[in-house]
Amino acid sequence: MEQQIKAILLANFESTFQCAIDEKMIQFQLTRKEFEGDITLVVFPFSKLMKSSPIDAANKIGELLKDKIAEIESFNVVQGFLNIVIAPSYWLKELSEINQDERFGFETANSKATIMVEYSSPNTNKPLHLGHLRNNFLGYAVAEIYKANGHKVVKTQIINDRGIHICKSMLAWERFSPVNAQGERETPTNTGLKGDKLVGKYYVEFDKNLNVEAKEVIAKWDKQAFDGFSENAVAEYKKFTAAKEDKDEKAIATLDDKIKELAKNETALMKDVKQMLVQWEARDPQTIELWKMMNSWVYDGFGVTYEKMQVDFDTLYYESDTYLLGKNVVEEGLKSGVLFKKEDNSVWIDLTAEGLDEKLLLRGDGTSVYMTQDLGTAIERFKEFPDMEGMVYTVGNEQDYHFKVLFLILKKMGYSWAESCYHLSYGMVDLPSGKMKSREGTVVDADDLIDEVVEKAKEMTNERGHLEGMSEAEKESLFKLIGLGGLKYYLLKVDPKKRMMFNPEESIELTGNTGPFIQYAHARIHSLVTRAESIGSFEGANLGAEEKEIIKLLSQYPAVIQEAAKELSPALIANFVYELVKAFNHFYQSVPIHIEENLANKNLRLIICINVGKVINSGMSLLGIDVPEKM
RNA sequence: GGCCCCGUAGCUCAGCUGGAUAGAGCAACUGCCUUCUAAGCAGUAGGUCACACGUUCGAAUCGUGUCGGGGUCACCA
Repeated sequence: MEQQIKAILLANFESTFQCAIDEKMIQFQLTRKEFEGDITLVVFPFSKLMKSSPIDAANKIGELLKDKIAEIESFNVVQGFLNIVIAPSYWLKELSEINQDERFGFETANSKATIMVEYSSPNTNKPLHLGHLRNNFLGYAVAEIYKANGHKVVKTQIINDRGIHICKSMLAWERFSPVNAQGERETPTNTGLKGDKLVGKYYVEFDKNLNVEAKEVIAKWDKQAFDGFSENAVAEYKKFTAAKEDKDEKAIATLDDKIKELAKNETALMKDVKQMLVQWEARDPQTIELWKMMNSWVYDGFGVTYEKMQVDFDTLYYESDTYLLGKNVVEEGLKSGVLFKKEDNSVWIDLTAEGLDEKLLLRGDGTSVYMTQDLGTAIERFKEFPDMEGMVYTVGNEQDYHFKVLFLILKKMGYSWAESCYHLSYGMVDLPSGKMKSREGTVVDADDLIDEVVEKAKEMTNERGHLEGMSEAEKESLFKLIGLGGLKYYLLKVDPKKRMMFNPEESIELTGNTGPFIQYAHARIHSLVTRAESIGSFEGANLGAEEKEIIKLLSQYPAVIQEAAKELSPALIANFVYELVKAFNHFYQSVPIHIEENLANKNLRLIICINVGKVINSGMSLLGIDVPEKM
């Protein structure tokens, strides 16, 4: 309808009012509830042009539109706002179109280019936590939203499975794991621990021991015992110690931290880990075997968590395969002159013209950095999927700068697709107690949280649910659906870009703006609709204010899906579904449905129910949330 | 310090391509289940949209500055 009005205005304005208008001047909004009308045209921009008062201009434009568009029943003018009343027949037609469209709001599947969505991308020595939940739910939802917009989607993650930090847990396990009666060190099998948790435990163990050793090193240094330490470290230590003179407490603490870092690097443990990394890079069979074994434990553990989270991936990348990629890209860049070399042979790109700084792409010794690998991986992926049009990286906003630089480099190197690479940058999840910090043990574990939320859903559902006739298995899956749905909704309803507060109590609430609130509405609708024996035509039905309100909302759904893809924001879907449910609950409470005597009216209401249910189901599925038929 | 993000009700968040009297939920208080699922609905109360200036017929929304919070500025990933 808005498109139609716009077209009419553009086509007729000049001939009618003798002045030209710009498309941007045509602004619509939904008519506010207190006025009569459906859509409102803002006439201030025109009144100036037409050299008449806003009210006068609005009346003239209103006449023009009413004359040209049959569905416009009437209009009224309040200040500079032209409120347009659209005929009931238009809304009823709108509803029957929605009703006939099984995939209402969705573009034809696979009608658009492939988009790759990367999310999760965990580090293999830390179990997944609350931050990963936001990441995974966001990434999964954005992938679904792209699909709804007609794109083919490849969901992927890159697993950070190599580097010194991985060797830490390997070494710690070899060195510190107790040995049982059978002569075995701890394994997921003999301890019953989830693999990722076991490996995570040894990563922590490494850190503990490293700290102990580092303290010993510092104690030696403080006694001026410098034998066996690298000259560099000793010199730095002396420099930092000297710098502590006359400094305030804070500055001293900073210096002490630096000394600690130095000392860590001088411990035997650190040297052994570095040695292990060298062995890994040399493909030493024993090291590789250990690495593979421990990684497989982690993947098993992660697999369980992903299953619980109900997220999945179409393809996986491992850093151990990709970390050497990008070096040849650097070569090309050097040839084309985009990159340059410094005296020490290191390779850089100069981004100062873009307001950024110089960025290193290859170390002097020829080894690559993170950026090198990311460049290589991106290019590789576009080769692998030739019909791919863009990529979305779901990564926390602390890496905003990194991605800005990455996309810029790709662009400078002439990859046109760099324009359609996006960083789905999301804010940190805070706890009421403040930031999550692994060192302070305030990290919320993903498995524990999901279990907790499902347990709570079970309690609440047993208390107030409608579970008659459900088997135990059906009940269990309902508890999961409600618990997980609540958690996902809680994390997705907030604008991804923003840092958010995670309140454990609120996350399992079921009243107000929550997942279960929406799920409940769906269950109600289902029971209502299944009760109807047959639903016929609503020809001749009376369109009341409640009915119209809902049809209007429903008709916005396609635009919301498009907007959500454009903004990379599942929150838009969540908020839309919430608005729809609120409007529906009002409708449900104020209008009789089965008791309605007029058959056409009853049918109209039932068909509205069916389509609200359909859109709830559809919208929630875009968020990765299931809705129940009973609860 | 440079750059980036954020600041809306007691709390958690919408609204931000400028538009009418700034909206929800939670928490508090009042009502509504012998008609369809009360995990619901209706209502009361709660605001200097951090602050200042500017642009505009019109600013929570755009610009500049100030204050406050966070992030980032590694030959780490």
